Amino acid sequence: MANDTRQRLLEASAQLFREQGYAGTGLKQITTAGGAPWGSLYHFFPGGKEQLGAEAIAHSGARYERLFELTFARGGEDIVQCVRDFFQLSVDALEKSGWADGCPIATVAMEVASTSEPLRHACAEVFASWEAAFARGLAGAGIPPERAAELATYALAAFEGAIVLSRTTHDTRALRITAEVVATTLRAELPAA
Amino acid sequence: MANDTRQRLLEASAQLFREQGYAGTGLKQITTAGGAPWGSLYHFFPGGKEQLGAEAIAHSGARYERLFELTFARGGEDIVQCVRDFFQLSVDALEKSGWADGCPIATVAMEVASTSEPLRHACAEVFASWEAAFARGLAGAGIPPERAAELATYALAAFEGAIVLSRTTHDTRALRITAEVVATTLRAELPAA
DNA sequence: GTCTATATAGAGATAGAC
DNA sequence: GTCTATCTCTATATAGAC
Repeated sequence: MANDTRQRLLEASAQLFREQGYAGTGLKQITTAGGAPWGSLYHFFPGGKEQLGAEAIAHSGARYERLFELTFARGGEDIVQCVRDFFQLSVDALEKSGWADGCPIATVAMEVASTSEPLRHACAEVFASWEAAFARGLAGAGIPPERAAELATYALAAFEGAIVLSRTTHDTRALRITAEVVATTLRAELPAA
Repeated sequence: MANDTRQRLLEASAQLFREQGYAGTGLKQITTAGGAPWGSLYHFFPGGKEQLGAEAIAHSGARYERLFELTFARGGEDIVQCVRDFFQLSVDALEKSGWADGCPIATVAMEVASTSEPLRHACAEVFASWEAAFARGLAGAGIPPERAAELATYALAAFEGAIVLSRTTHDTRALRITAEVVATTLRAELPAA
C-alpha cells in the first residue's frame, strides 16, 4: 500500500539519521533501507531531503514523547524512580544496539542548527514537547509548575549530554552516573512527604 | 610558511566542523576558508579527510582543555562560581556568534560514533581530557578524587546537553537554568567550610 | 500514480606540471 | 615540494516511460 511505503521511508530515515546524521545519510541509502524504489521518495516527499528530514524528526519526536509519557504515567508515586528508569532505557538501548541507538534528534539538531532553519525548528519543537512531558510528570509529583519546567529542562539537558558522552566513549558510565546525580537532585526538590 | 597553511587548515576545519558537522563540510570549503590551495590539503594531510578530522578534533580539544584549566585555576576558592563562569562563557559565545559557536566536539562526536572508529576515538579522548581537568578542579576544592571524577562526568554531560538545547532553540535559557542547578548540586557536595 | 533512467553538481582523491 | 587540472564516484533532483 502507498501509505506503507511512506511509513517505511520515514522509519528508515529516522534510524539512519540517528546513527549517521543528516548530511551523512544519502537518499539512496534511505530508499534501499526502506525497501522503496528511488522514484517513490520524491513522490511522497516532493520537498526532497529537507521535507523528509523534517517529517522524520517529527515522527521520531512523537514516538519518544509517548515513551516519556508512558514512563511518567505512574510517576505520581515515585517520580525519581521514573527518571532512573528513563536513563536505564537508554543504557539498554545503547548496549543492545552496539552504541548506535542514542537520541533520535540530537545528532541532526547539532548538524542543522546553523544550516537549515526548517530542520532546526522541527528539532526545537521536539525538544519542547519532551520538556513539557517531563514537566507534567514533575508537576504531578507536587513540584510547582514553574519550577517543574526548569527542572525538566535541566534533566533533559543532562540526559542528552550523558548520551553524547556514553555513545562516544562506548561506556554507559556517563549515563549511569548522571542518572544518579539527577535523581538525587530531583528528590531534593520534591515536597516533603 | 608551510606550517602556517597547515595551521590555517586545522583552524578552518575546526570551525566548520563545529558549525556544520563532519559530513556536512566539504574539503573544498575548508581550503577556501583556510585560504589554502586545493593541493596543499593532501600535502599536509595525506590521510585525507579522516586524518584532517582527527587532528582538528584534537586541536579544538586541547584549546578547550586550556580554557577549562584557566577557568578552574582560581577554583580552590570558589569552584561553584567557576562552574557558573564556564556556562556563562558558552552563553556569551552562542549569543555573539549567532548560535554557531557551541561545543567544537559534540556535533562530530555524534555523527561519527557509529561511522568512523578513528574519529570516535579522537572525540572520546577529548572528552576524557575535559573530564580530567574538571575533576582536578573539584578535587582541588576538597571533594574526594573518586567522587570528583563522577561529578565531573555529570557536570560535563549537563553542560554538553544544555548546549544542544540552547543552540537548537536559539535561547540561552537551557544553559542558564542548567548552570544554576548544577552549581547547587556541586555546592552540596563540597566539604563543610 | 509508480518507478526507471538520467541530468547535473559536488564530493573526495590523484596525477603530473612547474 | 607546491599547486593546478582532472578523475571517478556519489549526491540530490528531475524527466518521462509505463
